[in-house]
Amino acid sequence: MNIGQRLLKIYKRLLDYFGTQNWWPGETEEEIIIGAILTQNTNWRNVEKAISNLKNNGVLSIREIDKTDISTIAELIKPSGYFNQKAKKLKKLSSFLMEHYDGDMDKLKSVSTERLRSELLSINGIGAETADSILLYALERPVFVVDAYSFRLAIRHNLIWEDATYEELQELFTQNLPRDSSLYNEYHALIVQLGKSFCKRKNPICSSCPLNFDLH
DNA sequence: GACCAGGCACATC
DNA sequence: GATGTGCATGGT
Repeated sequence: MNIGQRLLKIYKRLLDYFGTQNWWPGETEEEIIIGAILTQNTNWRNVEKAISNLKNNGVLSIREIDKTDISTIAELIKPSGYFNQKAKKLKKLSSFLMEHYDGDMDKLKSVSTERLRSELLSINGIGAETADSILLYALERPVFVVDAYSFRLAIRHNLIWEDATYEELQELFTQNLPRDSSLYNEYHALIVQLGKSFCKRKNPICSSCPLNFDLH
């Protein structure tokens, strides 16, 4: 089996086991973008509380965040942790999008993936995973999102070397799978679900893992 | 009480 | 360049 076949085999096994994940769990592009910041190193359940607070106060949009005082944002997103840092990140991102795209998601959509990615990465507080999450889940670009779980999966299945970089692992997926945003969407979501369910740091190899047949 | 969660920037060596 | 640290709430 080549790498692409192995990746598809893993994908199908995860899909059979967990079913479709229907990511991203957000209703609008702006909610997805905001959620991508809030979920940094944070359990999604805590993020939901923060998003709910923003929504109930009418601040769940780029334009409103740009207008709202940073201390108010920080207070509303408190449940998601790192609230001072994330409030600053949300303000930076929002002011960038207002200044360059008038906060208009349709204008964002007309820009090339490469240019958008480098623009997002230039914003303080947005790293590779957050930028790629926005590109894939808010803008449906065929960009594979790598995260801590992807590393665990790839290393434990000997798909990549231990000290691989983000971009190297990303290339492993994108160069061996069809260029398909729907596939990348579902695959990343399934990897996260696998990680949450089985692939904890403390149990590197879990006997009940759905991939633990001939893939470990 | 320890450990973890859908990261990132920055300091220091 | 690689290694370490602060950020912070809430669930298990």
